[in-house]
Amino acid sequence: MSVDMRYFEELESRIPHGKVRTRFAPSPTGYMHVGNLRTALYTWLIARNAGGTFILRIEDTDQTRFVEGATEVIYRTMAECGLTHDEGPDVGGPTGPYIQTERRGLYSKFAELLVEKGHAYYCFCEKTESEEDSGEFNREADPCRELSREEVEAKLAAGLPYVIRQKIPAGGTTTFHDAIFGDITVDNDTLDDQVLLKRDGLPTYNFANVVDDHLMGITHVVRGSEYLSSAPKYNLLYEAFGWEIPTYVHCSPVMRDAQHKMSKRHGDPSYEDLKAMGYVTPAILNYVALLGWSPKGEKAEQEFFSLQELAESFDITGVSKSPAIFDIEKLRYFNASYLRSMSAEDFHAAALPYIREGVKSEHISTEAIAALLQARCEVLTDIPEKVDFFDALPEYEVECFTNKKSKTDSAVSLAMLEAAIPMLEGLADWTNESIHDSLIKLAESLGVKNATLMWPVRIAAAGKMVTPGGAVEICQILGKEETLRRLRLGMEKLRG
RNA sequence: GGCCCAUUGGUCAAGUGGUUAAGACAGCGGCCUCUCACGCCGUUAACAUCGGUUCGAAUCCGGUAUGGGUCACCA
Repeated sequence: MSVDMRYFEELESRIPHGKVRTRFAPSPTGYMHVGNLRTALYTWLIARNAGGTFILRIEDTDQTRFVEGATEVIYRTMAECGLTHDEGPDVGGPTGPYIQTERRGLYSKFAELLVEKGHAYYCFCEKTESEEDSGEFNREADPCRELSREEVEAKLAAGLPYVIRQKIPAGGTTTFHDAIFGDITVDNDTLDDQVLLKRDGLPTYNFANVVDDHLMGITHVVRGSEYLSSAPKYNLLYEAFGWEIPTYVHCSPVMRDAQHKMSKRHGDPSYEDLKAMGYVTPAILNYVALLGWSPKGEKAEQEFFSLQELAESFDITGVSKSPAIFDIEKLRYFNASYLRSMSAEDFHAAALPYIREGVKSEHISTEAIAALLQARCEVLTDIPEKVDFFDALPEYEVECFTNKKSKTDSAVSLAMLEAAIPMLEGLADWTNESIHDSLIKLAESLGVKNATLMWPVRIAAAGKMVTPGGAVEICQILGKEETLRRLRLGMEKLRG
């Protein structure tokens, strides 16, 4: 039970000082929900804003919850989002290893050190399966708290299973400071002697966190506000070790509605789900950043931020205390804006797979279709159903030709097509410009408004009431031959 | 239930004792227009509640209500 101080001194000597160091420490449960992503983002931003170091640590001390491939999801998401880490399991670093199960030997040593210092004790009590939320909480003195050193030695020698518990001081209060919530004070009597080292020899989350955060030199501990109530116990632990207390940054949750957090269980979308739903990474990050944070000062009005701009503008004081409800409508708005602000080339590249879902034919220009789409889709997944008519003329009713605002009905539409077809047949040039000019000219010579001519042409060419782009663009993309074929079909339909 | 936290329009939010209480999304109306969009213009809508402090309170204090978190050998 004696401890070798050199072991601790060696670990202490590896801790970097002087720079901001933050860490994102997910447990590998196989899924990055929006709240997680936001926490990761804020943590990264705090480090980058200060020119500090960002660390990725995997907290896998719960062996019962380990999910195969979960860490890969984390790596992939972080990389896709551009939340690069300076230290982590895959890149190494001075304070590794960065996976908690690979550090397992370490925690028991620190727990024993704490026992030596009188701030923790061995507990041999039976596992209190489910102590029931019996309504009232009373910290009853654990009998093991008072065990003599000899009794403990004897039980250990007998091979009895044990846990190590934190010895919370009786009476008094503990105050901790949070960068977002300010000072919070609680009575020590409301704190329980939490388990630090589990029966399986692995640390609890709370203990591993304190030890690792210290050993990794973490200056800002960013996490969800659900940990707010265990923060006093953290402070007591830091004090018991004689370690410097980091800055706590507790973030309020991202909610699905007023009373529920976003959660996988309720089918709320994860980062990957959002991607699959046609949302684009910069839009997701931008929106998520603003959920719970708002820029101050000159930037107060700005709402579009690149990751780089966020890193420059981010400030903890702009983080909100209250929970924020995730509004997919606003995300759609951001997404639509990002899609529109892309270059034509980038948008085409992003949209191509979705265009191909609706349009198989090789001879149709996906670039031209993308150009029509760019201002007309909010999410990429909108695309296939918008463009499938290019591939094959859908079945449609003659009634489609009737439109009050365009002043068309069956008779008028027939007349329009009868005039348009020969004119288009004679058109040498098949460009937007030539088609447009000649149709406008035709409308003029027929003495009708543009819409009266354009409407039937578009309906016959597309076979649907609502289309991306107008008659001109559609005809151009379809090509002369296919356009004329469709217009003749429309004419026949109108002749009944 | 104890303890902790939160509360500005439907949503995200600015605001830090004196403002006509910003802005954005959504909604609604309009303009533009070869459909739908884009774009542009306009518009509806909020300080949970009660009581203090103050010349003055969205801003400070207290009670109430509502909501959330926590009280695991889960994180």
